[in-house]
Amino acid sequence: MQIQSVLEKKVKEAVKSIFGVDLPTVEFQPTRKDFEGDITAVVFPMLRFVKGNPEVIGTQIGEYLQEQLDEVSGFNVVKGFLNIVISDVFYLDFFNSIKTTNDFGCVAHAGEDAVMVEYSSPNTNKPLHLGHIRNNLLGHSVAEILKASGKKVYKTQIINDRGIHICKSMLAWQKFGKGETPESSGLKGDKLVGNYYVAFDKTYKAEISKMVSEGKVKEVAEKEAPILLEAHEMLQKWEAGDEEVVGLWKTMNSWVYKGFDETYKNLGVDFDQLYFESDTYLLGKDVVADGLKKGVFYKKEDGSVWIDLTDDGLDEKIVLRSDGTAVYMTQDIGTAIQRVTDYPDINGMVYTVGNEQDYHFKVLFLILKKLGFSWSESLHHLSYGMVDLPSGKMKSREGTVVDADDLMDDMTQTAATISQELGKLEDYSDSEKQELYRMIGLGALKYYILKVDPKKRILFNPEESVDFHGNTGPFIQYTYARIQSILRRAVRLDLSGFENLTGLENAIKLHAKEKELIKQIQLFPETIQSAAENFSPALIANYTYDLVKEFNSFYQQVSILGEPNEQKKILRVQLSKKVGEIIQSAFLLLGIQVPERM
RNA sequence: GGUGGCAUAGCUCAGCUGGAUAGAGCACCUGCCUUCUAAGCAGGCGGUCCUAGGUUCGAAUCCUAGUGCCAUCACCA
Repeated sequence: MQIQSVLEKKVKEAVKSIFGVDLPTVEFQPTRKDFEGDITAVVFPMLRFVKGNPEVIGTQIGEYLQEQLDEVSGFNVVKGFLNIVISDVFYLDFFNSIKTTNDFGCVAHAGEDAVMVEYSSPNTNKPLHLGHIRNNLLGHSVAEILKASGKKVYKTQIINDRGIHICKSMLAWQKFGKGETPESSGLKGDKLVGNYYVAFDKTYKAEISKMVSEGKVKEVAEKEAPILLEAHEMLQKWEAGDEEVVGLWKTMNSWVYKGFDETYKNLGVDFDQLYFESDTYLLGKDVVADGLKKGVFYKKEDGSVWIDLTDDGLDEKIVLRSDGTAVYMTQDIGTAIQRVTDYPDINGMVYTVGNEQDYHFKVLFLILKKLGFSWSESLHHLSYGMVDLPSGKMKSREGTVVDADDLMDDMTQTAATISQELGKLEDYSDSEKQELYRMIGLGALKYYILKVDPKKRILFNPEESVDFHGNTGPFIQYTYARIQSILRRAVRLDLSGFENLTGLENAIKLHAKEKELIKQIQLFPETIQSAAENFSPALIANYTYDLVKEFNSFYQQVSILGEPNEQKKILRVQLSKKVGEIIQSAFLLLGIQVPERM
């Protein structure tokens, strides 16, 4: 906020000239709604330097400001708060200066450094669920926000395409599948593979209980169940490059990818670069060898390699097994380095991963730092809370997950029901309607998830469907549609000149609602920056909601197209247009589309 | 047990670097569609900001201790 620095300078000047004291800083805050004024300077902190009655001091400063600054049109002092009234001209000038700016609030790509944002990173043995949705929405949105804040961004994911979990699905398919394919069954590929993962687990559990009933200890049975041993065998064959196993692996993964692509497309997320664990799982071993030489790591007697992080308040952590194979940490070290090699302009990475892995990333970043990588300073774990159901945690194997595709369909269906009840779109074609229902349903879902601070846990109750009133996506979309309706009408009324009108007369007296709206508009650029710094789409969501609330209040209290004064009418249309643009940009950052009508 | 996160209205959440009588939405109650889309607006009801200390002119916010919930502490990820 430019005006604040002007005021700060003047307040210091005032204190210097009236009291002969230098103030180090001046504290400002937006004036509370119930007082007159726009910006408030807090007098209390000044008492440390200026002795006296805060009310008197505030008044003296206020008088000085009003006399010296055109922007200050009035003031009042309540207790230790100097409420400053900023002139309408200042707000009009500001609005005029930005009203034709495209992408207002966004910073064009500046600087050399790029950031890589990783999100999604699913396993290929089961379909995506609600937890992945939160992950995807967060990662995608943060990537967009970083872009808008001026960074170059690469979106990526590492696909967990190998390991025992996928062998379980493969084995079950071999045993019970009878050659079923997505084509033969009409099932989405990821769903089909997921079914076999569940089938494996069913058989596995049955074997365990049978063994237990035959007198085995449960823990032993869990390790020795025949089907599990078979899966392990399969994994070994895969690692040895067995043709049949690798062939099946490729086939089944290709089904899954096709299914994922569909889900991603529906969800509206995308990636610039994919990494596959089958390519990266051997990475990192040479780095460990290197670190061993440098003394970052040490070797235990059994040959396993560790790092001692006890001086940093953490524990000892293994980075290589005694048999020389990699653990996850090894891979993650290797993959991080690989990425910087692939994209040399990367200086920073964001990992969108649930908070259950907080410790892992703390360790990973610390290891990379100890290995001496300069970019290790700008690594960030975008840690988010779990999405839980009223019944507790979601478990794929137990079928207690909320499936991503189903959820999106349900939301679209709910949107359709509500829309049809309201019946405003009779002239839309079926496909137009369908598209709109999807837009609204997904808008509701995405907003619902993104408006919550990422680090907080979300309790999702499928019984109580996501709201469409109040602080919701559809409410904001609705406001956007209303604005478009005004703009269409404005064109029809031959007000087309409003786009290019400049140089509003300073004589216009702003309506209180207009002023509030401009103030809210003014906050958009700093909101983007702050959302980027905090990796928080929630800040964008909350800002947009405040803006929209302000707009609706304005819309209801003043007549826009019915305003007799031509200049005021034009200003109001322009304000509406700008608010619409901001809603659209802000929602783009959240990955939510906005409708022309609804 | 060690470590980390969270705790604000009946429910879901805001609350920026400490600042004025702690804000929204949902739900409940009352008004407002002959006027730019009522998925809206205006208003009412509703709070020991988990507890106890401390720092400060001033604490939901910072510090300490405790309580509750969650996660994590594996040659799992």
